[in-house]
Amino acid sequence: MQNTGDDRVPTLLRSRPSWLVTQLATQVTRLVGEAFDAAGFRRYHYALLAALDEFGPASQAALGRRCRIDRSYVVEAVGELEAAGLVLRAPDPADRRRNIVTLTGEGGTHLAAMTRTLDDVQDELTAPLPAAEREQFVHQLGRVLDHLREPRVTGKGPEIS
Amino acid sequence: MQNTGDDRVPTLLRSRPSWLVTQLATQVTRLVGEAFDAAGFRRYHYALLAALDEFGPASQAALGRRCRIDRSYVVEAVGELEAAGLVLRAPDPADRRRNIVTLTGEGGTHLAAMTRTLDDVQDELTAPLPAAEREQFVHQLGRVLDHLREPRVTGKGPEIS
DNA sequence: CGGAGGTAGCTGCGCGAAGCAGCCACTTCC
DNA sequence: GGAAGTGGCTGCTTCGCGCAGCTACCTCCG
Repeated sequence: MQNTGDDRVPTLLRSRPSWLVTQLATQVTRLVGEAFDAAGFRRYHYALLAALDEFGPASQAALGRRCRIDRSYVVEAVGELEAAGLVLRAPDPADRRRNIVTLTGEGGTHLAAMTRTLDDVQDELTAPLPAAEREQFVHQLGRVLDHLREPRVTGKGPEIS
Repeated sequence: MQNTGDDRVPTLLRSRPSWLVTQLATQVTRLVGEAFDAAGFRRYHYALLAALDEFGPASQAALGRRCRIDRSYVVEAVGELEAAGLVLRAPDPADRRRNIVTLTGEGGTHLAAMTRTLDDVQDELTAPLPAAEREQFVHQLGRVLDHLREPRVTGKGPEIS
C-alpha cells in the first residue's frame, strides 16, 4: 500500500490533552484489562482490596466512595470477592444497615500479587518517559484530576489531608 | 455526617498512572461531551472535520485511520455530517469502492467554532498546571500514547502476518 | 483473462465502564 | 413517633470502543 500518510493524526486532535487522555485511556484499559484477565480479576476488585488494605474494614458505601465506584458495582464486586474468599462480609452490629467488609489473609496475598503485576504495567506505560519525568507526570495527572473533580475550590482553606 | 475520610482514595490507585489516566478520561469525556452537546456535535464529528481540514478530501477508510475511529463509526458520523451539510460524500470515479468526503465551507466554519470551544476546555483541563508545564504535559501524553500504540516487543508474537 | 487476495463501505453484535432510579431496611434527627 | 437520610441491592440506560461478517470492487499474478 502506498504511504499516503493515512495514519497521520490531525494536529487539532494530536495537540489536545483531552484527545490524548481519552485515547490513552482506551489503551491503558486494554493493557490493564489483559493483566487482570490473566489473574481472573477485574479492575474493581483490585481497587476494593486496595482500599481495605489501606484503610481497614469498611462498609460497602464507604468503599465505593473511596474508590469512586458506584454502589451497584460495589455490591457485585464485593460479592465476587467474598465468593473467592478474599474478603469477609458481615453485618455491622452497631448499625444494621451496614455490611462491614474485611480483607482476609488470602485477599492480602492476592492484592500483593496483583500489585506487582500492575507495577509492571505502570513501567510499560511510563517506559518512554525519562525516569526523572515519571514522578512529575503522575503528579500532574493527579493535579489535573483533582481539579476536574471539584471545580469550585475557591476559599475552602482546610484541606482534608 | 462524620468525616471518616470516606473519600480518600487508596494510594495504590492514586499513585498509578493507569488509574489516574482512566479516571481522568471519564472526567474529560464528560467535559468534552458537554461542550459538544451544546453544539449538537459529537466527538467523532469534530475529529473527522479536523482531518478533512488538515489533509483535504479523503476516503472514509483513510479518515478512520487518521482519527483512530472504527470504520463502522465513520459511516454513521459521515452520514450525519453530510445530512448537516458540513461535508460532501461522493463516489470516487477512479475507485468505485471509495466515497470521497470533502469539507464544505459550512463545515469549516463549524470546525473553527468548535475549535474555539474545545480550546476553552483544554484551558480548563490544564488550569492547575503551571503554564510552563502544560506543553511538556501534552508532549508526555503523546509519547506515552505512541509507545502503547506500537509495542511490537517481546517474543510473544500475536502473529498478524 | 480469470481467479485470489486485499480494500472500502456498511450492518450488526458484544464488551466494559459509568451512572441513575427505585425499593426496602434501618438509623438519626427533630 | 414521624421525617429525612443512609446503606445494601436490583435493574435499566448510555456511551465509547472494537470485532465479525457481508457485498462490491480493485489489483496483482499466474
